[in-house]
Amino acid sequence: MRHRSVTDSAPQMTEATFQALADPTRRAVLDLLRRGSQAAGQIAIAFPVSRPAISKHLRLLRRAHLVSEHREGRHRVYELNPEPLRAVDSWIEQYRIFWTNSLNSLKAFVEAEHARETQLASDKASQRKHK
Amino acid sequence: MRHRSVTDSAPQMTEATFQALADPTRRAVLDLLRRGSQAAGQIAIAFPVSRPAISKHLRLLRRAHLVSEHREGRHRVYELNPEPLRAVDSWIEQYRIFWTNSLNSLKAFVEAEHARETQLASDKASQRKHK
DNA sequence: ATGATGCGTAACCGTACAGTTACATGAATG
DNA sequence: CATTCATGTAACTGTACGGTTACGCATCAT
Repeated sequence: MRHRSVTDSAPQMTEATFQALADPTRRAVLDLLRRGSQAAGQIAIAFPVSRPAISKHLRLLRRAHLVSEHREGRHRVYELNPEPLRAVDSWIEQYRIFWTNSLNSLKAFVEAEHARETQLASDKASQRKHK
Repeated sequence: MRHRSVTDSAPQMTEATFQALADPTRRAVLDLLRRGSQAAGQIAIAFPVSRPAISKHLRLLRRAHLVSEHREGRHRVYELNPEPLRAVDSWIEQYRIFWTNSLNSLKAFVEAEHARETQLASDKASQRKHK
């Protein structure tokens, strides 16, 4: 069912991606890198936290393969790698239909469809109402 | 610039959303709820962890407004609320262009465009190459 | 060589999470 | 009313962050 791209080899990778995106500073770093590659120090001065803090964020982003790093003299230039974000995009893709349609109407439909097979106690609970 | 929906009042909300999505179990709960609303116990038996663990996950999902809960007899029925995911979608929207185009070519373009104003040390670093 | 620059890492601290077991509470049921 | 069922919460534990300061180590400049 699931179509898997070449670079998205392991679902474990997706794990690291979502986790890396959990921090607002790291998302901001990615947003910054969208404008172009930057050296670590340059990235750090754009944030109110200390430089080692950014260094650790970059380590996590590296671990998630969301950035790549290459040395240039004594600089470490970081480059955005948007590839892992495809997995996030395809995950959220399955939810996009919920707000592109009339929002709750579709969900109500699916809910009613699966109601008789998955639910078992809720109908009994509704019976007790007209005691 | 940014268009803000009614329910996405604060950018702080987006914070909670991304953080809630960081855990694979919570994402799986949402995936499950996509098939229809479920009681807490029913959700719990679908996972290898204990029921209180799921209860805490549900609390986080509630805090992020990704699910809504209503009592039905002695059951707590949880319902998916995809609304906060719109913020995630619009965030990743800005990255979608990176893989819809010829991947790195666009990024190289943007990088070159902003190079002269944002960069300051890298050109000096490249100058030292042809000493 | 000496020193300044750029950057990562170690050590440390506080907090939040993910999991557990044990307990409390409210609703259905006999 | 006692009991079972459904669920949340408290208490506790281990681990991983996110932040700091101090340090180590290359690399460039003099």
